[in-house]
Amino acid sequence: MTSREGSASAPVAFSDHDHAACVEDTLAAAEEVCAERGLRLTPVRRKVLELLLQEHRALGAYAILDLLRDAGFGSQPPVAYRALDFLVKNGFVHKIERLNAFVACVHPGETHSPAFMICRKCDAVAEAQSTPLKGALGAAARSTGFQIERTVVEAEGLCPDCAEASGS
Amino acid sequence: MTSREGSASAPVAFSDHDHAACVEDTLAAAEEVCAERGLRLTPVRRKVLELLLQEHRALGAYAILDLLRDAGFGSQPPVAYRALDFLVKNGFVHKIERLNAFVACVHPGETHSPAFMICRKCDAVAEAQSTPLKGALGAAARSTGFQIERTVVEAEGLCPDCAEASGS
DNA sequence: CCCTCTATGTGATTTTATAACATTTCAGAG
DNA sequence: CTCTGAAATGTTATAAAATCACATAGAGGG
Repeated sequence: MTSREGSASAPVAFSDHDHAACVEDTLAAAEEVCAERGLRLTPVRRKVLELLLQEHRALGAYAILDLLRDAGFGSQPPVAYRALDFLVKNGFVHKIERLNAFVACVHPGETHSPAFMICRKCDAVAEAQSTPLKGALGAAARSTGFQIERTVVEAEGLCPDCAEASGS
Repeated sequence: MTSREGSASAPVAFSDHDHAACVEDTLAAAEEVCAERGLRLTPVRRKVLELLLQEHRALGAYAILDLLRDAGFGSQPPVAYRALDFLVKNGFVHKIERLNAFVACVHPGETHSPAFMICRKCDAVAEAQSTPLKGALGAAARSTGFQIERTVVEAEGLCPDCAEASGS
C-alpha cells in the first residue's frame, strides 16, 4: 500500500477549492444533521470525520487509528471501526471497497448513490453521483427480478493531475 | 460470513440452466483461449476455475484453498492467491470487492466491464454488463478529466428467489 | 544436457476486521 | 438529585484476508 500518512502533501480533489472552508462547512452540516435526527456526534466520531475531511482522500481504518492515537483517543481497532460504522451508517462517510478505506461524503445527510473516481497513483478520491437504476445494470436487475438495495460504483484510473504528469 | 462450503445446495444463478454443460463449456473455452494466447492453464489454475464454475457463486480465497487442499494441492494461501491472480488478470475470474471473494466469468476471453448483482441472503452472484462510459459516472469523468481504466460495479440486494421467500 | 524462466510449495508476517467483556457516560424516570 | 438502563468507549484477544521471502520443481530454448 502506498503511503497514506501525513497531510502535508495530501492531494486535494480534482478541482481546486477552499479546503479549510470545505472542512468547516461539512463538519457544521454534520452537527446540524445529527441534532435534527437525535444522533450523537461524539468526540471520537467527530474527530474521525474531521480527519477524513482534512485528508480529502481515502484513509484505511488503521491510518485513522494512528491519527486518533495522536489526538489522544483510544488506539485499539474497535475505536476506529465503531466510529466509522456510525459515520457510514448515517451517510457521513463512504467506504471505498476497492481500497478497504474510507472517505468523507461531500453531501452528508441526503441519501444518495455515490460513485467514486479513484486515482491509482496519488490515491485521490472524488465522489460523483451514480444512477443505478438507469443504464445496463438497472435493466438487468429489472429483467431478472433482482431487487437492488445498495450499489458500489468505483472507477479506478488516473486523475487529471497524474495523467498529465505521466505524459498523458 | 454465511456458509460457503458444500455444493449440494449451492444456489444456481437467477435463471435455471444446464449447469454441468455450463461448467464443461466454459472450461473448454478457457483452455482454448489459453492455447491461443500462449498462457498456461496449469492444474492448480484449472482446478480453481473449475471449482468456481461448479459453485456458481462467489467463494473467498480461503474457501477455495480448503477445496484445493481436499483435491491434493498445496494448502498455503499463496497457492490460491496466485492461481486467482492469473485467472483474474486474464479475465476468467472476477473479484467481487464487496465480498472479498471471487466468481467465474460467464464469458471469458472477451474484455468487458462486468457488473454484479449480489444476493445478501443466499450469496448468489449474477454477472451483467456495465457501460461505464455512459451514464452519470462517465459524464463526471469526462467533465473532470479523469481517465477511467477499470470499474467496479456491484449491486447488493435480494435475488428473485430470496425476495419471494421473504414475502416480496 | 544445461540454463533460464515460470510456476509451485512452504513458513512467516502484515494488514484488515471482529468478538467478547469491562467500564464509562449520559439522558430520562422517579 | 439520584437512580437506572441504554449507548458509547476502552481494552484484550482473535479471526480473516492478503502478501513477503525464499526454497524447490518443471517446461522449453539453446
